[in-house]
Formats: sequence, C-alpha cells, structure tokens
Amino acid sequence: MIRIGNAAQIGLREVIVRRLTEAAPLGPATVQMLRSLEGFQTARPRTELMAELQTPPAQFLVSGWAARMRKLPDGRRQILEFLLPGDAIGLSFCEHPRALGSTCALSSVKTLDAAPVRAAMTSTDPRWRDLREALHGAACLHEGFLLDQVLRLGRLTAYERMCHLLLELRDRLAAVGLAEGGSFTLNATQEMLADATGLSLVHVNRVLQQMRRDHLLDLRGGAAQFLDLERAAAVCGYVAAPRAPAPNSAP
Amino acid sequence: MIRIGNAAQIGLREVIVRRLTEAAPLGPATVQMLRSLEGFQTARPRTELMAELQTPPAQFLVSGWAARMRKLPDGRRQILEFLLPGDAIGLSFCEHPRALGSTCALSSVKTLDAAPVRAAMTSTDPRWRDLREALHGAACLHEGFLLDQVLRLGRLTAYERMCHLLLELRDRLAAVGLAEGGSFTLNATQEMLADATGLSLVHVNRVLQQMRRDHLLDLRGGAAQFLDLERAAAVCGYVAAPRAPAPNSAP
DNA sequence: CGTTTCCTTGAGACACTTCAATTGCCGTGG
DNA sequence: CCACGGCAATTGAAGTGTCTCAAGGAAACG
Repeated sequence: MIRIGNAAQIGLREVIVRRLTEAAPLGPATVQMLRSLEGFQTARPRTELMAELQTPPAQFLVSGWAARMRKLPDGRRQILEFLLPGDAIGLSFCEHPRALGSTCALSSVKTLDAAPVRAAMTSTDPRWRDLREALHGAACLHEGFLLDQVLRLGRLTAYERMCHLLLELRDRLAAVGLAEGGSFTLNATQEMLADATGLSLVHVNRVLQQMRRDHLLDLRGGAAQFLDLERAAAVCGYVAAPRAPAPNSAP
Repeated sequence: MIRIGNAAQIGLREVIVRRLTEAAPLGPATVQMLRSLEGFQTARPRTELMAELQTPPAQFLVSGWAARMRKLPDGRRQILEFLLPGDAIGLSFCEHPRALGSTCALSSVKTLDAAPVRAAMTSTDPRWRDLREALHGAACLHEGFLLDQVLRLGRLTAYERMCHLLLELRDRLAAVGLAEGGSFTLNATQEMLADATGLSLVHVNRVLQQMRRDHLLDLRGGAAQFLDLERAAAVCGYVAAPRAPAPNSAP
C-alpha cells in the first residue's frame, strides 16, 4: 500500500454515499461527514489488502475490485465474495478478528480510511444513528449475497451460476452508478470468475462463449453487457436483492 | 406450532447458556435471565418455522435440528446452514426482513421464546452488555460457518465436503455438550445431507459408505461416530472455528 | 519486440448424476 | 398376528457435466 497525494478525488467518495443510501436514508450531516473522509491508499492487483485473522483497519473500497477468499494448502482457491466500489473492508459489526478469509485486490484498487465511520458505528451518538442503520442494512444485504453464493455453488449448473453471479455484480454496480442498463466493466479475469463459481478456468471460458452464442451476454475485454436482463434473470432464477427500503411498502 | 405445558424442561435451557458462553463470558445476572426464559413450542419434522421475508419472532432452538434453506421453482433445494440446539432463529442484528431463506425443522424440534433477549440486545442497558457481546460473537461464528459452507461447495470434492460438514456439525454439537468425542446424533436424513452438500442423494450414500470402509466414520441410524477426528480433519483440511476467546491469547 | 498474462481450443478422463429397482424399517390398521 | 404403506437406505448401470492435460493464439506491458 502506497499513500498518494490529495488529488482531485472527491468524486470517488460518492460511491460510499450511494452504497449506504441504498441501505437506509442518510441525513445531510452524515453525508457531509462521508464526503469529507480522508486517507486514500492504492493497492496493486493481486496484493493482499488484509490478512486472515488480522485486526482490520477499517476502509472503504472506492475504486477497483477486491475479494475475500480462502486458499487450500494444495493451491485450490475459493472467492467467498466480491468487494465492489462502496463496499467496506474490515468494518463489520464483528470486532472479533476471526478466520473470515483474506482480502485481496483483484484489480488496481483505491481505498479510503474509514476510521471516523468505525468510531461513529461503535458510539451511541444520536447524530450518527442514520449511519448505524445504514451500516446495519448494508450488513444485511451483504449476508444475502453470501447466501446467494451458497445457492449458486450448491444447486445451480455452471451456466446458471455464471449468469447468476454476473447479474448480481451488475446489480451491485448499478446501485452505485457503475452500470448503465446491462453494461458494466468486469474487473476480473476468467480465472477469478472460476474461483468465484467453483469451476475450472477452461469451463468458465466455454460457458461464457455459450452465453455469447445465446445472445445473453456480450463480453469482450473487460466490457460486459447483458443483452436481455429479464431473460438472463429467468435463465438462472435470479431475484434482485431488495434495495432501498421503499417507505410504506408494507401495509 | 403447538404450545406445550410447562413440563420439567429446565435442562433444555442449558444449551443456550453454553452456546453463548463459547462466544463471550456471561455474568451471573445474564445466565440467570437466560435460565428463566419462558415459552416453549414444538414443531414437527419438515414443517416451516419461519417463512422467507417474514418478520421473525425471535426464538432459541433448544432441541432437534433445523435449517435455513432456499428452494428453486423446479424443486431443487439448498440448505444454507444447519441450526442446532442453542442457535437463535430470527435473532440476527439485522432487523430488516430480507430474503434470507426460509427456516424449516429437520427433525422434531423444541424452541424457546427469545423476546427478552431481543429486547436486551436492542437496548443499551449496561446490565446486558455481556449478552450483547456474546450475541455479537455468536454472529461472527455464524458468519464463519457460512464461509466454510461456501468453501465446501466451491472447492471440495464430495468426499471432502461430507467429511468437512460432519466435522463442523460435531464441533458445534460438542460446544453445547451434545457430542462425546467423535460420537454424536445425526438428526438429518441422507437427503438433507445431500441438500446441504449440493450432492445427489445417491452419491451421499456412496460417499458415506466409502468413509465407513476407510474406517473414518461409523454411521448407523442416527448415530454418527468419527473413528479418528484428527485424520478426518486432515482429509478435508478442516480447521475448527476459534472457540471461547482465550483471555490474553494475543500479546 | 520480447515477455508475460490472458484467452481459446481439442481430446480424453472421471466425478457425479439420473433413472430404476430392491431392501429393510417402522407405525398403522385390519 | 400379519398385511400394508411410506419413508429411508442401498445397489446397479448408463449418461453427462465438468475437469485435467496440453497446446496455440491474442492481447497487454515494459
């Protein structure tokens, strides 16, 4: 990790606000606080952001992709979950450092120090009540994604798995303004997709080609585009995570 | 669900105390409170304890096994996680009801109302600080089990998966005094094991037989017994979850 | 430009699934 | 008491989804 200068990176903070707003509404004071966070860092691809069992320095991922993963002694790897811009690293409500997997940068990554947010989270200051609610909500969404991952790996075919995963990534990116319709930037190699879906690299390649032939997904370089989101969702039984809790949604 | 009379079921509450104590030490007042919980209910096998997306009445599972699961329209099912005696149902820190899966009884099940615990959890009363810590710790363990499940489904072979899962179940049961050495009661059919490991029923049967032939696991009826816990752990790369946080363990 | 990383393709092997049928085990009811 | 039905465990045989091994091409990078 290398400290970088205070360049014009105000825009990067916006993903944090968007990410938390989808979990619960934020007051102006909180938004102001998030927008004034300081302490950027960068990390190169394939470097470890946070080792297993380590007490984590709280950070927000503001640019690039990362992943929590576990490795087996014989070299097998499993990506437990992807971390996208706006996601927190080491900011769980669990203060116990547990073997929750090591966190690695998948692409070039920028992070922002989240110490003030951690402080607000553990305090009982009524000023940050909205923030705590939002972090709570975000943790719930997070757990939902983990359950989706279990379902994918356990009961979906390779084709369905890939489709389901890419739809989830698209949704999460769209929530912070990083996807336009079916289009988004895929900051991961096919090998990483393999480690996430529990498939072999070769098979991932074949599945992606099949999706292309089916006119479901167009993927060239890092640019992914779903050609028909509804059909894609139908193919793999994908249901979007509940977003910003609509007021008065339930009677 | 049927209310049952106030029979002599004080012993059942003990699993709750044990389960929480392994996460964080509890003061006498808290133990007293847990031991005086009221409101037993029973549920028959294969009945739904809690529907998806529903606001849950907080409960403790005190006897029998349950599971959180998701179902696909075509009949495929995936068990997301097992719920064992001492585990909480609908007592997460997430108050948002989200599609976290429906909860079903796998065997005959007894539950205990946890409303007082939920109240203590959401309050800031310093009396229940230890309880909140323990619930926190339990939530961390819980997340760890979910990550283990992802690793199993993604990167372990059928044989390893089964071994890994059964070792986890043994450990969790041992933590509340329901396993003696390698022996424990398996409150699940082979079909349920299949739904948990993402395998077919037939293959589960064959894997279990192979484990028996390897003198790794003896399984007849509901009685399971690991013949060599260390060898079993080595076979599948199992590492036990960190238990009761040993005081002064880290410098 | 050379080197590395990533993607692509082919062919054979095997882990696991599906289908189908049998067995043993209860609890029920005649 | 035995016949019955349902559920769980077991077994066999055939099919297939996915993996491994091996190699070639294409793009990215210094």
